[in-house]
Amino acid sequence: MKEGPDIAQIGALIGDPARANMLTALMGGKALTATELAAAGGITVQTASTHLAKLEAGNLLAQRKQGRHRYFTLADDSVGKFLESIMGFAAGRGHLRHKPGPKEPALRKARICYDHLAGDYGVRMLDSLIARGAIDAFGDGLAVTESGETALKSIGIDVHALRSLRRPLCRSCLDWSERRAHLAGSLGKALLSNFLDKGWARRTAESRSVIFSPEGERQFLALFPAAK
Amino acid sequence: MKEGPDIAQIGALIGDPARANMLTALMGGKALTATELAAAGGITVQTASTHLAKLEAGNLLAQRKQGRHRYFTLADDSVGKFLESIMGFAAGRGHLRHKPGPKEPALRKARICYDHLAGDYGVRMLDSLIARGAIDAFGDGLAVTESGETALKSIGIDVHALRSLRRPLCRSCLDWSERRAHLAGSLGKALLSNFLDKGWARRTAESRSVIFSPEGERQFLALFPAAK
DNA sequence: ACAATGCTTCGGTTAGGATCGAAGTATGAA
DNA sequence: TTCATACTTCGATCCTAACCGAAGCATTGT
Repeated sequence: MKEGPDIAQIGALIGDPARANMLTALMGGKALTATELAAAGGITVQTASTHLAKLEAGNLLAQRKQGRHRYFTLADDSVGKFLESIMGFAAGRGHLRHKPGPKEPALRKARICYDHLAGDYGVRMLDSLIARGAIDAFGDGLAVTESGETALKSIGIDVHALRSLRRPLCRSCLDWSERRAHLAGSLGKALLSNFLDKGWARRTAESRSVIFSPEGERQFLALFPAAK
Repeated sequence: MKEGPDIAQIGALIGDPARANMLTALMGGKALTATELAAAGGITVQTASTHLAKLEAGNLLAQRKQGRHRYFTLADDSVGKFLESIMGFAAGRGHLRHKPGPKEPALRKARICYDHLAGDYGVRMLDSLIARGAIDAFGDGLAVTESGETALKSIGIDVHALRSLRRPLCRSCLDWSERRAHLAGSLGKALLSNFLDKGWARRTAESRSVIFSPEGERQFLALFPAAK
């Protein structure tokens, strides 16, 4: 007893439905205002304000004042990764929502995991990159190979520039729907941005799901053929 | 909002201090009775009983009746791995216990993580096995090499027999104190048992920490030299 | 200066659930 | 059978924390 870190504190933070919904909303990667988060949690702004203060005190959230707005985001990508892993665990234990809504399939296919692509397509992308030798996987780490760097350059991603950032280039993130790893880190983020910029896909307003255009989907699947 | 698995449920399960303490106690790997768990949680047996029922309903615990005792364990090793990862996250966010007791250093050095070795020594062991080529690491997976199988045989571990179990042979588990991976899975379990059987180390009654004998420590360090 | 918007703080209510005493059930021992 | 132990269920209490209305700041716009 009374050993190690206090897991009850974060458990309690995540254990409240309103807070859990707000955190889930922030997994979409966009910075949201207190009012928007109140709506996401299904509560009034006053209540949301106290919740947000608690989450911030627990180092799960960061806020940025901008004019009279206050934008909240997850404190960093490790929070997103952590939440995703809880979702995976919860799904494996049968802790699902009462009714899997119509959006559920779309979420499983492709969604945003804080700032990178997750779901079936996210997993497929990483598998494909590894299969063609663009990414080397060893241990829990991932690394871009020389040939991978060239290949990524051709689709408009400057790996060299990404390397200079403080944030890790490649990181694996466990996918709750697929139960496999997908690509996080600054490269994961850059790839998603790339697809969005090209118009291959767009993020939806209310949900974390990512919608591919027919042409974008064709290009994506061609670029990342199924591994094996 | 209302997307994906329900993280609030498990958050709430772990968020209660009494339940968190009981779960932490079960990370020691031993099956404990309701009475013992009540003591670990600092509550009466009646209260513990209701908590245990909830944890079991949430698929976090499994119980086994034996005479008039009821032994509880974590539902499976993935629960242990999950709890360990929460501890790592909590530690990284500064959610520590009020006062790091005197047992803390011992815990960081070597402790039991459900059924395998964790802490500094656990991480060192895996690093060393990888460095000498006994274990291959790729992706998030680990695999024993042929030479590794032979080497393990020489210290009394039958990898072939372990393979036939349903449980994965090697698995990496993120260590909360070291923030690096250590070895879980049936091989991790077998290695720990091996050390205990040989008398190199012993588990303590009340804590998760593992105490090495002077001679056992010497042997262990020689067998797993620091990598790099 | 004044109004409007976004958010926080205060105060008081309410509900959920953690808690324990007491009683009830099951298993084993004498 | 009778008693003891291990645990669960019931009932009642109590306390925390979630919640919202109202008021208070802060920032922007007119």
